[in-house]
Amino acid sequence: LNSGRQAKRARVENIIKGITCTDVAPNQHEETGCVREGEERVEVSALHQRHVEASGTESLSESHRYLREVRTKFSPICEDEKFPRWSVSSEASTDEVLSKSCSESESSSGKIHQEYILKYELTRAVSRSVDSIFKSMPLVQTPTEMENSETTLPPHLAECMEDKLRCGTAEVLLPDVQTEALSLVVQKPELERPRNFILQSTSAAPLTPKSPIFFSSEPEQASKQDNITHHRRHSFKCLPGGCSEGGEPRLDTYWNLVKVKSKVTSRCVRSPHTHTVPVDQVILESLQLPHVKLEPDCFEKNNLYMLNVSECLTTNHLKKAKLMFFYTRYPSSVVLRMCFHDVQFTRCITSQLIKWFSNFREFYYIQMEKFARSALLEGAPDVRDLTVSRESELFRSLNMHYNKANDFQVPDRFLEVAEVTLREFYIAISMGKDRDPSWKKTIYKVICKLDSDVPPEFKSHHFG
DNA sequence: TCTGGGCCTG
DNA sequence: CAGGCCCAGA
Repeated sequence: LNSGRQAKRARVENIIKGITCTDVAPNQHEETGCVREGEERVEVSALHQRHVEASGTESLSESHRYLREVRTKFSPICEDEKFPRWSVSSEASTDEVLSKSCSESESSSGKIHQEYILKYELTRAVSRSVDSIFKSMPLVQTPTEMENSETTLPPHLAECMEDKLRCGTAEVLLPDVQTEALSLVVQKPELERPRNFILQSTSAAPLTPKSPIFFSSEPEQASKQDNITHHRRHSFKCLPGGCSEGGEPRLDTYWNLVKVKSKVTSRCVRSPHTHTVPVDQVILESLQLPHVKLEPDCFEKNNLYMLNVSECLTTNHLKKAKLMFFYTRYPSSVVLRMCFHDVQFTRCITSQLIKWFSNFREFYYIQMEKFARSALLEGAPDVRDLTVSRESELFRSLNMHYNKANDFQVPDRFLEVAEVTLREFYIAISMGKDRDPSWKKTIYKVICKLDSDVPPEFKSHHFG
């Protein structure tokens, strides 16, 4: 399990740092021996180059000396044996590093030290970022373990990331993220979800129920959402015209919002399905990511969570709406507000609910027309022979759609309305009214008058 | 112009 | 179930 965690952690680190660093083998940093020799040569060479620029000294041994010097000065706060250069205790502040490394340094080597400082900060920021992700996944790694975890960033990756940051190029893929278009129905977020700082992501992207970042308040529903996949893609876009490396195809080239794309984004600018990805602000600031937008109304959202008011509709809401359909096919906005009092009503939420009922009606009328036509084809002698009972196939079809779990006692009134609807369709079709493109509208007018009051249980705060 | 509803499509 | 489009009514 530990090796799995480490591998996963490493993967996430790689992902955050930009997996497109093509010159680095995925597991290279774990094979420290031979790799580090090569790295050292490269690094010494690079340092030498910089040292030459900084001091005008041509001596390669001078660069070696500087490298040793820098490492020595870093050693008190570098604990990891694998990557002593970059493994820095998270408790060590930047100031400490600066004071330990730079205070005694000569001006000629100051630039080199500064680069180490930069890398150190970069490393720590990435590590915190990874930590914040792993801390939110107790199934993967416990908080206690995370507290003891240290910053471990292979230097080649640090450089890779540094380069990316410098030129503003990075593409970040988070594991287990959704890649598909998503349903508007999301798993209800956990109350403790809000963290100190959040990144806005503009979509509905329910995480896997296993993830504690968001989880279903109704576990039995979580697995039923067919269109909720366990993969999601977070893309850090890049600025056009930004650098590209290795001829690798790049998107745009600037660090952008962490986006979890969903269809809804095109419809709702301020989507109620907006998901928030918890990331420490420290990371964002230290990485100095352009276009990283901090949620401005996170406190307001906190209050919503405290009040147990959801910003988005959940699978439970959908289930409830379907049961409501047994009573009302055309619910008014007042009824909707009463029945979904635990939802913060926005235009988007309202239209989504309306859309739900529109879809419910669509299915309902399609079934009615289908069964009416088949009854006609079977030569039903009299419209009065057309009945809808709990045993009838039509009812089973409807019940399967609106009450799949079959744990709700469908009111008799619904059977009556269904029967009326079926007969209306039967009559209209038998009279050839279906030649008129808008022949169904007459039926709709009849059916909308047959709505019943929704029982008070649906308006109760304890539904579900 | 906005909103709700229906139809079609994926 | 959701998005796009169209239409009617307020």
